[in-house]
Amino acid sequence: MRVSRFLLSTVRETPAEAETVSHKLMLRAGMIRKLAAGIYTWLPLGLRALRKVEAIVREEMNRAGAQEVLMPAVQPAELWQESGRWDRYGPELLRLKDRHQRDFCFGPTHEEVITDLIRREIKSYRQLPANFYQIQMKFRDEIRPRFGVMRAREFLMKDAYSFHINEASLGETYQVMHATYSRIFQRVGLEFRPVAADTGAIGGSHSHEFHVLADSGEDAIAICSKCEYAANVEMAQALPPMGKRPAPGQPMQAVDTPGKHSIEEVSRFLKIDPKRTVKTLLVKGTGGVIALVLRGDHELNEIKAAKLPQLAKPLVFVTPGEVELAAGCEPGSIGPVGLKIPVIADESAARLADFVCGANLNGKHLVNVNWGRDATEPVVADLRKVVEGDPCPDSGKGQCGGTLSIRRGIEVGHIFQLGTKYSEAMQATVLDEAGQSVVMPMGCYGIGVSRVVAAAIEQNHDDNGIIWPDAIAPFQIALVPIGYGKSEKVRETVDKLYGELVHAGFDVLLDDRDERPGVIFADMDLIGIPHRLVLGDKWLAKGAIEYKGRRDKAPREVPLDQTIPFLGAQVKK
RNA sequence: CGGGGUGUAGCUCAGCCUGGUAGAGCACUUGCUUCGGGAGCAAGGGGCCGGAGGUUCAAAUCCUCUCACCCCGACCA
Repeated sequence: MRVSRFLLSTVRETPAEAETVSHKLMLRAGMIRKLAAGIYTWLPLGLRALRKVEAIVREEMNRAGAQEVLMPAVQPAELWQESGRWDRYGPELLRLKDRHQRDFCFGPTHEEVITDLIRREIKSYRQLPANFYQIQMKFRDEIRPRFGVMRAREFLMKDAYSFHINEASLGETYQVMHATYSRIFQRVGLEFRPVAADTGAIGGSHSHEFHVLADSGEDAIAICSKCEYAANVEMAQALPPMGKRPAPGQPMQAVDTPGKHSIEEVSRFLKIDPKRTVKTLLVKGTGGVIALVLRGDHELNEIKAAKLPQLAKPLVFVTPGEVELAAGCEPGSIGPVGLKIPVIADESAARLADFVCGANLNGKHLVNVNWGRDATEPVVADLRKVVEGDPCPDSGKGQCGGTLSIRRGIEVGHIFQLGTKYSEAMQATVLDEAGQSVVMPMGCYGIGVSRVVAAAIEQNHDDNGIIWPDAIAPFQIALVPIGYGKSEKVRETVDKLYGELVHAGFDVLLDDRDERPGVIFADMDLIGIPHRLVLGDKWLAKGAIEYKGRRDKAPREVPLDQTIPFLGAQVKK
C-alpha cells in the first residue's frame, strides 16, 4: 500500500476525550473515530489490525474443530422471554420495536439464538459434540462506555457455543478451548494469563478468564512465581499461615490511643508492626450484626465475604450509628474482646497471639490480646485479599513453593461451562444411545476481538506511539524513501523493492508522500509499524539499505540485495 | 443511575467574570525556499459560539430549559 493512496489520518494533538494510552494512540494513529458514546468507526489502518486478530482467531477456532456460523444481530424478544433473560438482562439490553410494534433486541450475546438453532437442527447424540462460533458485532448498552474500543457499546466479539451429550464431553471441549485460547493469544503476541474466575451468576463448574497483562488493566490478578497458578484477586485463595498459634505471653492491657483510628495511626503511635494488629469490621448478617476480623495489614475481600452463609446477601457495612449500638464506640476503636455479636476472623488474624485491637471504647486500644484467653475463639474463614508475597495456593496440586505477585490485567477472553442453564430453559434435547431424550450441556467461549487490539497497544507502546506485535501489525514493514519526489534513482529503486517485497508476501506501507523525513518517521513510529526500511541516495551509493526494528535503539545496514532474506528472518509470521 | 465537569474552525484551546465587528496554534489550499526526527515565509479557505426560549438598544458572554460528550463509582469481551 502506498501512503498517497491510503487514509493515513494521524493527528499530533491528543483529542481531549481520550484517557488511556490505547484510546489516545488509536485516535492519534487514525485507527478509529468516534460516532457516538462507545460507538466507533474503524478506519482502514485500524481495521487492518482488527482483521489480523480476527484471522488468527478464526484459524485457531477452525483448527479446534469449531464451525463458523453467522447469526443475526437483531433478535426477536420471544427467544429472550423463553430463556427468561428479557426481564433479567436489564437496561444493558438494547431493545427496539419493528413497524408492527413487535419487540426485538440488538444481540449482546447469542446463547438464545444458537440454542434455538441447535434444538431444531441436532437430533441425535451422533452429531455431538459440536462447537459453533461466529465473529460478529455485539451491542451492550453499557452504563458507562469508556477507554475507546476497550469498553465500547458496539464491539467485535468471537463467541462460540458447544453442545454435548454429557458433562464429560463438555469438560473435554472446555480443555480444547482453553488450549485454543492460549494458542490464539500466543500467536497474537501478547503476554497473557488464563485466570481462574468466579462462575458467579452464570453458574456451572468451571470458568477461566484470559487476561492480557498491562499496568493499565482494570483487574488485579494474582500470579505465581513458580507454577501456572493465576487467579483474579477476588478469587485467589489465601492460605492459612504455617505452624501453630503461639502461646499467650504478656497479660492484656488497655492503652490510651487518643484520636488514633486507622491501623496506620494506631501502629505508628504504639510503634508496632501493623501485622501485630487486627481490624474489626461490622457487617450485616442474616440475624444481626456480625464482626469480621482481619490482620491490620490485610484487606477484606468482599467477594469472599459475601459468600459466607452467616452474612446478608449483598455485603453491607453497618452505619456508624449501628456500630455505636453494637460495640459501644466509634468505628475506629472496635475490637473482638467482649463483643456480644458473632465474630468471624480471617485465618491470619486468628493465628495471631499478643495482638493489638480496639477496646470498644473511644480513644483506647488493647495490647497483648489473645484469642481464647481474652476474646472468644472466633469462627475462622478465608476473608482477605491475597497480597504480594503470599504463598501460592497452587491450584490444589500440592506445594509448588512459589509466591504470588499481583499484576494488572485486561480481560480479553472468557470461557464457561454453562451446563444446562439455557438448554433446559429452551428444551434443547437430543436422543441418546438408548433412545432417551437428554438435555444437552453447553459451553460458551468468548473473545473480545476489538478489545484485543486495544489491549495489544496497552501492553506495547512507547512515547512515540504504538509498537505492534508482528502478527497483528496493520503493516509489517514501513518503506521510507528519502527524496522520493526528487531523485529518479531513489524512486526507481524503491518502487522496484516495494514490488519485490509485496511479491514476497510482506504487508508493506510505502510512504511516497512529499513530506520531510521527520514527519514520515514520526508517523511510522506513531502507527507502530514493527519494521522500517529507509532508502536514500547516500544508501544507494553503498548498495545498502537501512533497517530499524520499532524497538531497536539504532538502525543497521543491510546490503540492498539481501533485503528480502534479511526481512524473512526478522519478521515473525 | 448518583457525583463532578465540558460544549467556540477538522484538532487543541483562548475569549465569557465586567454584554458592543469571533480569535490563536496545529491541520487544510496556493506559491517560494527547505529536506534524516512533526520546517520557514507569504497569501488564502473554513464558525448559526451544541440547541431552544428569555433579559437587553445589543448576547459566545447574563438567566431558564434542553441535548450531547467527558471524568469518578457498581457491570462486562
